[in-house]
Amino acid sequence: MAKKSFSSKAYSVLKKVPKGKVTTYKEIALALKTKAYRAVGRAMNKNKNAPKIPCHRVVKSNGEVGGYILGTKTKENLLRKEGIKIKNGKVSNFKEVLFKFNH
DNA sequence: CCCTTGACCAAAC
DNA sequence: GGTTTGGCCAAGG
Repeated sequence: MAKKSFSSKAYSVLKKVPKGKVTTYKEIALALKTKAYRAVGRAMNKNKNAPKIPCHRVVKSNGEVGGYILGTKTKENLLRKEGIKIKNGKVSNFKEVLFKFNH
């Protein structure tokens, strides 16, 4: 499958994140060898591939849940079901569930 | 091609 | 520790 655009690459990397783990927009950008933190999030919002891509496993670098096309509330709910603790809109065990790629 | 916007980030105040 | 500022990259108008 040939990659088409930046967004497609971002999705591919995101799909590598195992269940019960989360990653950050920054980690994805770094995995793509770029610093387009913003472009990663923008791709999600524009393409709204929520049912196709586990974009609910992507949080901000400071541990906040961030945003979600279907609503942050939905995002938190999904994360909790995967064993991730959410507290006051932030991931409690952020570092413990944070998945890093092979940079 | 120029300008704006965005589910961001890190440093500075 | 919350807010402001500048920077970063990509896509749309």
